[in-house]
Order: sequence, then C-alpha cells, then structure tokens
Amino acid sequence: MSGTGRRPTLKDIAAETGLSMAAVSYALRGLQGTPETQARVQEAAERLGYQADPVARALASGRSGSIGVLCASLEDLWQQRLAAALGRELLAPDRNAWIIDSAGDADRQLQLAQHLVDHRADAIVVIPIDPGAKEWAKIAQQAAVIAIGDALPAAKAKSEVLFDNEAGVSTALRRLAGAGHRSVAVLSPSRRFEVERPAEEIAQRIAFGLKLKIRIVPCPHDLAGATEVARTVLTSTPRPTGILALADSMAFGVYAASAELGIKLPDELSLLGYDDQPMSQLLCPPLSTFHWPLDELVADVVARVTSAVDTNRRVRRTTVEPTLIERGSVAAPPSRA
Amino acid sequence: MSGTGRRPTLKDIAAETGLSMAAVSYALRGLQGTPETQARVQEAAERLGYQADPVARALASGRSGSIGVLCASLEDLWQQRLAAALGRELLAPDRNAWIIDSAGDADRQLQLAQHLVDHRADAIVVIPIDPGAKEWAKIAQQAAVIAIGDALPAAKAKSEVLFDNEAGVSTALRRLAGAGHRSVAVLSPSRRFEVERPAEEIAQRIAFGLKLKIRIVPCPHDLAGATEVARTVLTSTPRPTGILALADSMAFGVYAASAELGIKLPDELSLLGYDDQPMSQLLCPPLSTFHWPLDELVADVVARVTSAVDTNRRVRRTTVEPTLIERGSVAAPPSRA
DNA sequence: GCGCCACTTTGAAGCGCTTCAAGATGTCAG
DNA sequence: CTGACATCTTGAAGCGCTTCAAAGTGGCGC
Repeated sequence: MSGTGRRPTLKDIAAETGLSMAAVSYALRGLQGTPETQARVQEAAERLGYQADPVARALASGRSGSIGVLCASLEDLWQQRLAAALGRELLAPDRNAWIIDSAGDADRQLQLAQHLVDHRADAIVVIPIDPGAKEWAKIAQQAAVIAIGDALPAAKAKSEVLFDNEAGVSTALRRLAGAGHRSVAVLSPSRRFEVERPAEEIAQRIAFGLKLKIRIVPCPHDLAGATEVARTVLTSTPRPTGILALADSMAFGVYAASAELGIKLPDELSLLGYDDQPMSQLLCPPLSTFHWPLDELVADVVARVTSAVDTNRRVRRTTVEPTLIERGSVAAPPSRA
Repeated sequence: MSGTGRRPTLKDIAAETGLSMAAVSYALRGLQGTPETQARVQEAAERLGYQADPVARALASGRSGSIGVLCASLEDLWQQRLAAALGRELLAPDRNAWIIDSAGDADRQLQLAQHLVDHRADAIVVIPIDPGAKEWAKIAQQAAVIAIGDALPAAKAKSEVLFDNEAGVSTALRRLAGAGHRSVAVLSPSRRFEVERPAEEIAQRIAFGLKLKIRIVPCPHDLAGATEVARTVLTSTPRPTGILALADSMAFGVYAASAELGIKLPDELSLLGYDDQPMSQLLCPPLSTFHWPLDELVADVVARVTSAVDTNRRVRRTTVEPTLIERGSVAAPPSRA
C-alpha cells in the first residue's frame, strides 16, 4: 500500500496514522502529543522510511541544523587540520558541518558567511576571522558567529577563541634573542586579511624591546611559494641569522631553500615554526615550533556551538596559549667571520 | 520608502516594478520578458539589494547551485589537498562547494550523500567512493555523482575518475623487487572502506609474479597511529627490508619509527610513498613517491561538474596515471649478515 | 452535574520561490 | 478587418514543513 516510489512526506505519515500534519510534526519532534501518539507516529515514520526534508524545514523554521566552518585559506595546514577536526566533531545525528574555503579573499569570506546565513546555518565558525570588516555585526545578528583567532569587532554578542599571539611571538623572539641572534626575518601570512596586522605590530614592539632587528616578510603557505620567499630572504644581505615562520608550512620553505643554498640548520641559520605540524618533527633537524592545544580548542568550539544553538547564549571569550617545543632548529648564530 | 529593515523578497521587487512575482522571477533569471522589462527588474533588484533566497529556491525548483565534496577521511593529506583545491576551483558566482567529511565511516558516507541530495546538491564529488554499497545507484539518480578513485557500481550514468592503482602498485613493487628486495610490507588504508581491496588484490597478484613476499598491514593516516603500526612492522621478525606506504602520511610514520629504532633509511630499509605530499621531499632522506596529476584531476572534475549540471550529460570515465619520483629512500637491501 | 484547567489536536496561514496553464497583448498574412 | 500565431504576463498551485490560534478532550474539585 505504501510504496508509491515517491519519498514519504509528513502528509503520508498523517494519512497513515489518521492524525493531522501538525500533530505529526509536533509528535516527531517530541514537542507535543501523548507518549502513545508519539510512539504511533514514530512507528509509522520508521515503517515508511520517513526522513525530514531539511530544505523545507529550513524554509519554514529558519533553522537548518547545520554549522558552517568558514576557512580563510585551506592552504594553511593548520586551518586544514582544525577544519577537519571540527568537521568530524561537529557531526551529530541532528547536525552536520559544512566546510568552505574563502581562498584567502576577505570579501569572499563575508560573502560566503552571508551565504551560510542564507542557508539558515545555525552557527558559523570562522577561522581566522577578518576583523576589519564591519559587516560581521550584521551577520552576527542572523547566526551565531564563533570567531577563531582574532576578536570580532562591533558585534555585541561575541563568541571568540583567541590565539595568544602576543605570547607566541614574544616567546619566539625572546628565544632567538636569547640564543644571541640580532637580526631575524619574520615570515608572516600575506596581508590580504587584516588579521595578521596585530601579530606584526606585536612583533615590532617586542623586537624593539629586545633590541632585535626584524624584518617582516609576507609569505604564502604553499611549499613552492614559501621556498621562493625564503630563497629571497636568505640571499639578501645582510642575511638574517634567524627566521621565525608564523606557520610551519612557511618554515618548510626555509628548509627547502636552505638545502638548495647549502645553508646548514641550525648552525648557520636558526628557524622557529609556529603551529607544530605533525611532520615538523621529522625534518632534519626537527623543527622547533609552538604547540597550540588543538583538541582543547576543538572541544571548546563544539561546546560554544552547542550552547549557542541550544540556549542561544553566547560564551564570551577564551584565549588559547602556545607552548614552545624545542627540537633543535635553533642554535647560536655563527660567530662573525 | 524602501527601507523596511526586512531583507527584500521577490514580492518587494514585484511591488516596486508593478509586475507580478512570476514575471519578476522569470526576468531575473533572464528566461522571459522583453529586454526592457528585464532591465527594469534588474535595476529594481539592485537598488533594493535583492539576493535570492537559496533555500526557498531549492525547495521550489529542486536545485540549489551547490556542489558537495564528500571526503572519506579528511585525515588523509591527499584528500585534504584535493578537497581544498576542489573547493577553491568549484567556487563560482552561481555555485559554491561544501566540503564534508565522513570520518572514515562508510555508512556515514552514504548517509551524508543522502543528506546532500536532501539539500538538493546539484552534484556530489566523492573521494574516494566506497564502491561496495549498492545504495549509490539510488543516490546517483537524484544527483550527478562524480566518483573519484574507484568505480561506481551499478549506477547507469557513470562519471568516474579512476586512479590507476594497478600501475602505481605495480611500478612500486617492481622497483623494490628490482632493487633486490624479497620481503616488503605494504601499509594500506584501513579496510573500513572496501575501496582499498582492489589495491590489495593487485598487490598480491603482482607480488606473486615478482616472487616477492608481501605483507599487507592496515594503517591509519595520523602520524601517531602510523608510527605505531610502523613500529610493529619493524620489530617483527623477519623484518621486511622494504615498505610501500599507500599514502605518504603513512610513510611519515615509518620515518618516525625507524628513527626511534635506529634503523637507517635507505641503507637498512627502503621506503616508497604513494602521493607526493609537498613535505615529502624535505625528509631525510627525501621520500621516493608517486606523483599524481592533481591540477589535471581538479580541472577534469570541475569540467565534469559543469557539464553534469548544465547539460545533464555525464562524461564517462578517465584514468589518472601516477609517475614514480625517485628521491633516495629506496636502495638495495642490506646484505644478509 | 458544572465549570475550569491543562493538555492534545487541528485547520490554516505562511516561509520565498518556481512553474504551469491560461489570459493578455501585439504582429503579420490574407 | 479578421484569425492565427508568437510573446509576454499573470493568477494560482504548489515545494514540505512549522507554528499560531482556535477547537476539542478529559479530569478534577466543588
């Protein structure tokens, strides 16, 4: 009797059970109805293989049960790792995660965020957010925005997990200065996102305090691009004796370039990474870098999402701290010839 | 006059222009109406800042303009890279890509595919597909399914990009055998997906022809897990003299374990990777591995998606060939003591 | 037995857009 | 000037679900 080929709808269940569509809708979600009714509806739904249509539901209710994970650039290994972990952890029976990539374009980031809002995403996780844009305020009032990496400006209801770049950069530069370095290059993600500015300002300020001469060089995440930038830095005179790469993927480029140029790590050049990619420990010498508590971060974000969706309450702000992992890519600079 | 705060809908444009909603709908999409009408509607839409609601559109039309990229396991670096590239390339004014991760679970893969269908995805790119499940046929008739990595069974309208694992595995084993190895371990993605079986069968068959003793060991993609598997393999007796890792990420585990155990690459152990991750060339010794034409693959997939969506025609099947990149992690086995 | 209350059930009105079939308008041949 | 035809335009019916307000049900105290 039931096999019409068409996928079953609420109406079919209503017909099956002799109830109204409204009653079925409520019962299926456990919102109303006697236990007996709910059971009867459940049973019919299962028998017919009913699956709610998310699109119709989204249109009617304004919510969708899906979470957007909006990455600034999936070329960044750290973002890849974080996004993958979030995708996995956010998956739940009643909820799923869409990962999308704004490919390094700040305008596109906003546009995609709006797109997520249009799709009735319950929450949007942005890594890292471009705090320059004021439009976030508008988006934040339509969906729960969880900003990772930097502060969300002008949005009243904030939910933010910040990276303590102050601590990271400061520790890094101190470490290099402590080893005796006086001139270091800082490889920094390109400035398409304003987000990086603060890290650079921090770097400048700290370097000044340490009497360190630093040079900030924008650098892409892909190996070929990073290698090229590193090559340029390493062939400039005077050549810096230390490099801080604000992403391990950029540090990889330094390995490649210094191998090419016959520069020996760490004796002739010290190098510090920033986000402890798994393979960093396999390099020769193993890369000294920073560990950020990824699992903790992911758990925190999941909790925020859950709380934002269920209770509409926004957690305020937490900060994630880095730990320096010494592995052998930093040494004293070569004594002046 | 126009600023009601509410975001503008078709109805608002209809009111603005004095046309019916239907006329506006057609005109906006350039389907009907005189050029003059279309221009008038365009103008009003822009003035009001109208943006079509994708959810309502999807409900009414059954199409959504979005493409799902369904990854079996985003832990695999190769999948990460491919998904990121696809996400970037599939993005277009009228189209966007959602990346989702089934976290290594074949049931979940199907379930998420169904979910994408429910969301009216125009096409679904699956990497790699689990060809064991017959349910794909059902899904393929609701959306264009583009299978990457293995053949989609039982689906009439096929669109597939296959990896020539036969060539890859064969070349790899021949290379090891040619170097004098007699006993090799093959690290293979765990079998949660049936997809890997063919590669294993191929390996067995080829090994037999080469008089090679091989042992197939399931292995996870994350560094810690891969290291543990590698450790087990390398402490078993007799210890294989060569390892073929069917993913570079697994090869990384071999580097870690052999460093731990004091086994020198390549003199005491030869190692072959499978998917040329950028950082593989930075290891000591650099990993010999296979290059698969990623850019070509991505372009091919984008073309398939476009053609499937626009013309509803499905391209048949292409195969992607690997190239062995020799870099120094393979040598003759140590002479028997 | 009546009225009140708490709860379940229902009809109907959307959500914002597409699309079908019918109506309106205009063009051109005869 | 009429009829046939091609186009443009429109009203209305959905797409499948939620939700509001009204209607129905039963239990309980008095």
